[in-house]
Amino acid sequence: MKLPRGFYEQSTVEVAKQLLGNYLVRRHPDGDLIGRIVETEAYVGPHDLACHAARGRTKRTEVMFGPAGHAYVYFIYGFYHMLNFVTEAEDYPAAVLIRAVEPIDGVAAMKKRRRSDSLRDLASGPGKLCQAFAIDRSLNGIDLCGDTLWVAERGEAAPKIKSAKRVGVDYAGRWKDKRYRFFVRDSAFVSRG
DNA sequence: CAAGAGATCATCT
DNA sequence: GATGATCTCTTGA
Repeated sequence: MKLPRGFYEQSTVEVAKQLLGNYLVRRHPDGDLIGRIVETEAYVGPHDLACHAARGRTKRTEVMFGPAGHAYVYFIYGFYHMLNFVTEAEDYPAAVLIRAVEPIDGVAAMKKRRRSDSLRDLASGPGKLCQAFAIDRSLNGIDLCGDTLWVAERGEAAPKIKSAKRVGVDYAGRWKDKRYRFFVRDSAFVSRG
């Protein structure tokens, strides 16, 4: 049911693709929140100029250098949090950004946090998703094999997926055009096309 | 609809 | 002191 650590130890691109269609589960005092993962991006290691770890091991990127299967949560633009899953071997800094989910359970609480009634607007973007799921830096470094935040394995077959360039990484030189963004082909809940 | 600006702060130079 | 793995609102057609 719960994806094991071994899942996250695979190559980052594999993890990013295979996460699609699985269920993000957040245990929260006000009720469990569940969403079907429909969009991800891979940040593949120290050479990837779009990856924060390309600038070395710092306080912020420390978690990415740790073992796979932990959450990397950071704060950006003064407003938003981003949720990532650490992948691959220890000391190899890579992660998958969770960009969008389809709300499945705990929808009322998500609407309240997002101050929106539109189902499609609750978690169709990395910042929105963190707001809807009450994810902030207090979850940075948390073990995805624990009982606060984890991914439940889908029961059905893998969805059809498409790839595209990553968003918001124009500064990343030749890495900016890599097709490291993956999303469920027919989902209405992705952040863009 | 598309494009642009503004919001606001942790992190690194 | 600059900037960013974003979102929302406003503007102008």
